[in-house]
Amino acid sequence: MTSRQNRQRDRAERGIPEATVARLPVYLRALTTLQDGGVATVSSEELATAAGVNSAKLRKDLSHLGSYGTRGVGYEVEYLVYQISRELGLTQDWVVAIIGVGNLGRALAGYGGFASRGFRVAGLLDADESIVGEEISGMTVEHIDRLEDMIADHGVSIAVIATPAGAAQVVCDRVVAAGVTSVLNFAPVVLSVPEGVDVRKVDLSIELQILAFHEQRKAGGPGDYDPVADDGAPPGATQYVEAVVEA
Amino acid sequence: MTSRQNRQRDRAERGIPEATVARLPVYLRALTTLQDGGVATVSSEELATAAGVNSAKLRKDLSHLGSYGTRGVGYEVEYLVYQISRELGLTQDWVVAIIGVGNLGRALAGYGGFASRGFRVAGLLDADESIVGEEISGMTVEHIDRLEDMIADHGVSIAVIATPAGAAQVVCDRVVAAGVTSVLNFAPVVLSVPEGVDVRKVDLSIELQILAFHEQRKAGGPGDYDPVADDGAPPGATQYVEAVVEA
DNA sequence: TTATGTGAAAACATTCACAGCT
DNA sequence: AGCTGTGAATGTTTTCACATAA
Repeated sequence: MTSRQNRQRDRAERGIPEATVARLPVYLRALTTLQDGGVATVSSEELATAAGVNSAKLRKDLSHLGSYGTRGVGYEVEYLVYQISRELGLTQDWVVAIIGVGNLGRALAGYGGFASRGFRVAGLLDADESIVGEEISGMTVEHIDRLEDMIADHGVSIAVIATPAGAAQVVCDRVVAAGVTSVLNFAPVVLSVPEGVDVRKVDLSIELQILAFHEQRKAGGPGDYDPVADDGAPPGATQYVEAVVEA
Repeated sequence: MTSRQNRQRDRAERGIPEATVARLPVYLRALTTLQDGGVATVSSEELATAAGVNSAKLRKDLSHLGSYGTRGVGYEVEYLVYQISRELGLTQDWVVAIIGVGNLGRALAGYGGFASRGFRVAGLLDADESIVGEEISGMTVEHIDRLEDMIADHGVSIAVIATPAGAAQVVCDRVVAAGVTSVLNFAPVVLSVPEGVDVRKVDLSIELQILAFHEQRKAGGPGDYDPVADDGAPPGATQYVEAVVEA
């Protein structure tokens, strides 16, 4: 089965697993790298290795998009790049606003990954008057008062929040009220948003804590070199810091 | 059952689910916020709301650490903060090295979240001679040649890689060879590491692409305004951008 | 009475292993 | 002969619903 014509509807029938969606960008990056290297065709085994997954998972993931490979051969790189881009919505441009121009906001403004894959930064906004007007990566920082205007004028559909923790929810409420339904949050707070709004979170501190957990487990195993041999300190002995983390 | 004495071994018997580990830092943050607000006791319902999960999940997660609540009452905030901190390995200090002092590296160096929760930055390293010696957030940037020395001298156990994509694997190989077994990678590449080394990845571009996917689905529903209405373009018709994303 | 802790059920995700197509 | 695509099996995570304890 699976005639050429109804590939698109066969699978992808409203509903690619979330775990798969999260891996598609990784596949896409591996594919574009191969493409830059002049590779025209790739097997699931090769692509899986490049993407850091196993081949069964890769094939299952791709099968949710449709039947884009050739048995006995593999996948045509260019075709697959196009199909994944399309599935992810990267064949159209998305307009992004960056709110909060501290260290992180500046880093984001200069990040090459925005421009290069269909994400256009409409502008940078900050509440701090002393920063407003400053030129960063070819953009002039605007006052946060301009937020709603900018969203409307430029058709912003993704808001990147890089403010301090205390300002994040207020900013989030404003962008949502202005019609934005996708938010990428770098502030270390749990944002609450109405139904239908997507929030994704990038949190350095959380990643470090997860690493620490595993690191501790390794060190705790029997027989380890343990340079600064610290025992299981008694409760209360360690002055564990309570300060709330801020962006 | 579950006498006071063997709480620790009862559950947590080698093996907290990974999904739970990933949420513990979120609970911890919610708890410290409550603590700062003077709250002494919290119910699973309240804490779950603050952490952005449902209460059943929260209770199941906490049950993997032990039985730290009181039926009919809730959890003692301070006690739970300590237990989670301990489980995550935050009652000891972890030494971090940041490699790559571009925009992102600078942002990371100035990030409050490091110092405030048991993560100490041993130093900043970069290959660019013109940056070496520069003072950033109270630290002097050192040359990448010093990498192995720094890891040995300061007992670095977590490496934060914030280099361009092209340098990331080489840097990773070096830190692993020097004995580091936990890596936080900001470069947009899949790092390959030997068994026993943990890598976590933070990738802005991937997060944006996941948001774009969902945004597209929303817009794609029947009856929508669809600003740049793009049909199912034939393969090859669209000049989709191929540029590799870089940090 | 109230809210935790947890078996059991359901949903979701990964891996296996091979039929089927090129 | 080789590699995809996929049912079936296995493993993990979430949710349900209630016995249990304060």
